[in-house]
Parts: sequence; C-alpha cells; structure tokens
Amino acid sequence: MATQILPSHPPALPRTHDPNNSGCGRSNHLSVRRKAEDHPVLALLDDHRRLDADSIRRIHARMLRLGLLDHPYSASRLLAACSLSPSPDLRYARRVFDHISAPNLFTWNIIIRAHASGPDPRLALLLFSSLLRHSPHSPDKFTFPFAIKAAAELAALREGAALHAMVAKSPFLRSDVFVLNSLVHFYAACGDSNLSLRVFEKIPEPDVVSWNSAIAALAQGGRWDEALQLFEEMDRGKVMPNDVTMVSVASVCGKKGDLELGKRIHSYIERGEIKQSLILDNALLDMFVKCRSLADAESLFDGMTTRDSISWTTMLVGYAKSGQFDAARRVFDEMPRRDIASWNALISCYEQSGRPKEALDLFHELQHADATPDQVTLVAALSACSQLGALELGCWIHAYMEKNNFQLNYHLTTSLIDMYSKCGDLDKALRVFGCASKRDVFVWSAMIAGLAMHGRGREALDLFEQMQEAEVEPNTVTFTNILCACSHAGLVEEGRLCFSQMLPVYGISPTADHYSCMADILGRAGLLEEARGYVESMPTPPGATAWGALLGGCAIHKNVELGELACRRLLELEPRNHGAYVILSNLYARSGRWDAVAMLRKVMKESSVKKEAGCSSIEVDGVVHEFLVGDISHPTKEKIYLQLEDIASRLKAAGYVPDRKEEDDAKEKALCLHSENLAIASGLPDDMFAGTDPDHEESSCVTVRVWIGLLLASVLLEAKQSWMEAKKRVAVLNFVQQSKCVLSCGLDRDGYLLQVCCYTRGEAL
DNA sequence: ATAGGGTTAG
Repeated sequence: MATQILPSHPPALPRTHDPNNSGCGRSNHLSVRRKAEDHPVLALLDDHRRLDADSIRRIHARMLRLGLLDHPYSASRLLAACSLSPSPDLRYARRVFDHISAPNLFTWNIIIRAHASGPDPRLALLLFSSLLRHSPHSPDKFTFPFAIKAAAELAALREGAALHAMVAKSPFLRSDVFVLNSLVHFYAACGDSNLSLRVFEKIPEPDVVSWNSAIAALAQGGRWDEALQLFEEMDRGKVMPNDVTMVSVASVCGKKGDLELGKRIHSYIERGEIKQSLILDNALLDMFVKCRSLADAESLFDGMTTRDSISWTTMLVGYAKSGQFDAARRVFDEMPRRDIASWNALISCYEQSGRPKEALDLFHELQHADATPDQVTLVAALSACSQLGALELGCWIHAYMEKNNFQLNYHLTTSLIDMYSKCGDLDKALRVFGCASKRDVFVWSAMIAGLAMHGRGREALDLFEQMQEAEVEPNTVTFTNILCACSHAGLVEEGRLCFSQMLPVYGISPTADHYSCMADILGRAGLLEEARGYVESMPTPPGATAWGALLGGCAIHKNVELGELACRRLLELEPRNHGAYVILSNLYARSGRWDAVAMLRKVMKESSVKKEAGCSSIEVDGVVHEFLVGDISHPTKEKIYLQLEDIASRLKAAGYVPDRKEEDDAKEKALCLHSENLAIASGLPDDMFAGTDPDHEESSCVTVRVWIGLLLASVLLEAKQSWMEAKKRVAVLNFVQQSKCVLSCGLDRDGYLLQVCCYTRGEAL
C-alpha cells in the first residue's frame, strides 16, 4: 500500500470507485490507520445483528464524512455489518465492497459469504473467480467454506468439484476440518452420498459437525440404516452427539417408521443429554406423525414452549394423514400464522386422500385469503383437477401460471400433461409436451401415459422411441405406462418384448405392477395360461392387482375355472372387494351358470359385502358439484329429476336399450339415481329440450344440444363402456366438435369414463 | 475481525 505524505484532512466528499487508484485517501497513512481502527463510530457497528438498514445508512454517511471508508479495515467493518445483518441488502453491500480500494482477503471473504447464502449464490462464485483473477490474495481456509457453500446451494457439481480440486492441492486446506465439512455437505447437496462419505472418511479428526454432515448425507440419500449405523459409531466414539445429530436421527426414524427407536431417542433427549431446540422438537413431532403415533405427537406439541408454523403444519398433517380432517382443519384455523406451506399441506392431504373437491374448495379459499400460491400449491391443485375432471379450473391454473411467469419446471409440466390427459383434452396435453423446453423422465412418462389412456398405443410406443433418442433413461413408471399402452392397443407382441427387455437392456427389475400389466395384456388377448404364468412367476407373492387382471381376462374370455381361482385369491387378499364378486358373477351369468350367480349373491349378502357408494362430479362454470348414488340433497334436484326423465324417454324413443347383460342396473328408476346421471343432468340447461323433437329438428344448433344430451346420457348410462368405444359408436360427436360446445371427459387409467364436462365458450349452453 | 451441520408441503 502506498505511503501517503499529505496532511491529514478528512475528505468531505465520498470517493468514486476507481480500481486503478490504489491510494487510500489523502491523509497521513499512519495517523489515519490508528484513527480508523479506534474511531468511536466503528463501535456502532459492533453489534451488526441488531442494525437495520437505516442505521447502517446513517453510519455509512458519517464514515464517508470522516473519511473512514478510505481505509480497508474500517470499510470492511461496514461491509461486515451490512452483509451479516439479519436481512442483508446485498446490492448495498456490493456497492460498499466496490468502493473499497484494494480489498483485503477478509473483505473478500465477507462479501463471498454474504452472497453464498443470499438469493443468488452464483454471485458468490463469480466473486470467487474475480478474487482469483483480479486480486493479489489467494483464497484461504475461510474463503473455501463460503465458496463451497455457494456451490452446494446451487447443487453445482462441476464448480464444487473444481473447488475441491483446488483444496486438494494445498496441504493446509486439504486437512482443514471446516473446509472438508463443507465438502461433505456439498456432495450430499448434489445428491451424491457416496462422494460425501468418501470426503468424510478422509477427515483426520472429524468433529461433531463432520459426523452430523455425514449422517445427514446418508439420511437425505435414503440410506437410513447406514445413517443409523454411523450414528451408533459416533456414539461409541469420543465425539458426543448434539441436537443437530438428533434431528437427522429423528428424521430417519420417521422415514423408517421405527417408533421404538424414535421413542428411545426422545427419552434420551429428555434426560437432558441434548440441548432442546425448536428444530429438534419439530423433527421429533414429524417423527411421531410419520410413525402414526398421534398421541405422542400431541403430548410433545402440548408441552412445547415455542412453536412455529412448521410445528403447527406438522400437527395438521398428522391429523389429515390419519383421516381426521376436522381436527386438521381446526389446527389450520387455530394456528397463529399460516404460510403457504400450511395451505399446501392441507390441500395436498385432501388431494391425496381422494378428496379432490375439498382440495379445490381450499384452493379457492386460499385465493380469497391474501396468500400467494406457489408451485407446490399448483401441482396439488392440478392433481385435484385431474381426479375430478375439472378441465375448466385446470385451464385457469395453466393461464394463471403463464400470467404470473411461473417457471414451467419438470414437476409443473408433468402435472399439466397429467391434468389435460385425465380431463380428456389430449391435444392440450400434447401441446404442453411440445412446448416444454426440457423434459425429464417424468414429463416423458406422463405423456406416454396420456396417449395410452386415450387408446393411442402406437403413438405411445413411438414416443418411447423418441425419449430414448433424447437420451432420457426410462424408469419403472415409464415401463408401467408403456405396458399400459400395449394393453389398450392390444399390442401383445410389443408388450412381451418391452417386458423382456426391462432388466437386460434397461437394468430395471420388473415389479408387481409390470407383471400385472402383462397379465392384463395377455388376459385381454385370451392368452390366459400365459397370463397365469406371469402371475405365478412374480418375484413377490401376487397382489390383488395381478389376480384382478387375470380375473378380468377370464371374464372377457369366459374361462370359469381360472376365473374362480383368480377370484378366490383376490378375495383372500381383499375380502371386501365388491368388484371381484361382480366380475365373477357376470362371468357366471355370461356362461349361463345361473345357479352360481344365485349362490354368489347369497355369499355376498351373508358376508355383507357392500358396493362402495358411487360418486360423480360435474364442473359448471369452474365450480365442481358432487353427487352420490341416489343423492337427493342438491338444491336443484327437481330440475335434475325432470331432466333425467326427459332424457330417459327420449332415449327410449331413439331406440336406446340399456345393456342388461351386466349385473343389476335393471330398474330404470335406479338408473336415474346413478351418480353419473345426477351429475350430468345437473349441468344441462333448463331449456335444453324446449320445443324440440329429435326426429324433426329444424335448428341445427338446437339439434346439437339435444344430441349432446342424448350422447352424454347414453354414454353415462353405460358408464362401464370404454369412452373410446363410445366415441366410435356415436358418430354424432362430430357435431359436438363443430359446435361451440366443449365436451371433455375424464378418464381413469384404463380409459374408462370418470367424469364429463360440458360447457360452452362464450355463451351459455 | 470471518467458518461448517439439522425440521414441514411435492
């Protein structure tokens, strides 16, 4: 640093930044140096955790007037204060840094540290590289942990590995426990628990943080048992576990569902060996919730002196996951502060428990509260839309995402494709897929599933080819979807080939799902013995799905003996499976075995197997209405019943005969109370048939309306009918497509009709 | 003068 010989007069104006001017102000260097270090203003910066932005600005101004910023030491004190305050203004910190001429290494470390844990950790890495290129200093044992932290935040494997290489070259750094600990954390953050562990094993004297980082790496990598082993090893050694250790251990107990170990951990902590902390309490709460021990969770929660929104949300999830939705809702209403995660937790729990309507009601509620949905919210809401066939709301969410510049990440792209496919709008699904800039295995798999459920098996297989050309590795879900496509399109040979290639070519062991798909493909094709072979050669004992697939094949091809066997096995696993009885009964009926039909009914009656209450929904103007079988509670029930009677008589006039081959459904009155019919009739306009006669219709617009009604009704009256077949059968669908009406159908995985939405663009139907 | 590790929703 140049020695100054000018008299000491504090400069009145702030210096502008000039990197070429390495001079430090216009005053006597030595006297300023002493003053700069001792100046009382600096004492104001000591407690930087309490300084707010305004106080920092005031101190900054005073320091400018006093000329203190010309000295690297005092300027760094200011930099530290504004970088390390609780909510640092990094752009401000960066401006202060840029005005410090010849920043020393401490200064560099501070600014890199601040950016490493800031909103854009890339800036920390950029600063690190300008430290290397533009400064005379070399990064030290403080610099590396900050830079590696930034790489970890970004999961930037390449950059972090480069830092690791630099560390490895320096004998001082490569054995520094802080540096190595940050590398253990870094590799774990990149999802590579192996590398993480290898660094850990090289630490000469691991401290508690080393152990904690390694245990956390294993815990987060899903290697639960190894995490617990490492914990035991630590416990036997000279390093004492602390509260942070126990957070990871509790989390592993939760993931494993190991309540016994979880309780031992809990009492170990309560004996006072371990410091209490809110995070640890939350981790224990989560452990109890995941182990389904709500009583333990409640008593822990009740005894907690401080709780944050994570504590409340964890309790909420505990109630919701155990089906106590009223209690969950009470927690939600009582919690002092709700963040978006609390909303997401409840919405997701509803959606995953087969309560999509409640999920969407809550989603609407969220929009009226002043909460802002995030990606997790939208993923959950889209999934609820898929389950309900709520196309209109799904479209609205899509538009909302575009309007608010949501990054279409893999997760959201997958959800959109799934929603459009399941709500029947395959073209939109294909469009989302086509517009996706990047596609991971889930995006590809969702699109393959979409094509499969719409009966476009060939195209699904083509897409699989394209996926491989794009060098995306298929996973187990991809193969389930491909086999599903083969099943729908009747592609037996292709199905066999895919299945046989799974392990040798793709290294994926077929699971029970894949075996069941094969049983389904072969069974539908009438290759019942081969199907049975797949079921009986499964790696795990065949489950209800496998026997169900075989039973389905037997029912189609009237194989009573094998069908009975499959049904027996299925009922051993699921004694209350109503569907199994119905299929077997239909199989008997179609083979003329009426005695067996009667016997089966008797068995069902005696074992009081009940049909699950059917439930259907319809979306009208973005609002979802639900109907149960025989539901008479809807406010417009009169209208609905009139509609149904009208449709029924028109169907009869049009020569429609309900399919009576299948079981029950015989009484027309009962038909009217089918939940699907109730739902669709409620969505039809009051005057749909006003003054019309399907045989002599003048106005084509009205004709279309009438036909829509008839079409929907006929499809719905035979809800077991595949939608694809119905489409072929009813040519009138073309009218629908030309009209202003939008007709979309929700399909289940097998391409069967779940939901129908019918609405107009622009005008009321 | 500066350091590192941990909990909820998908």
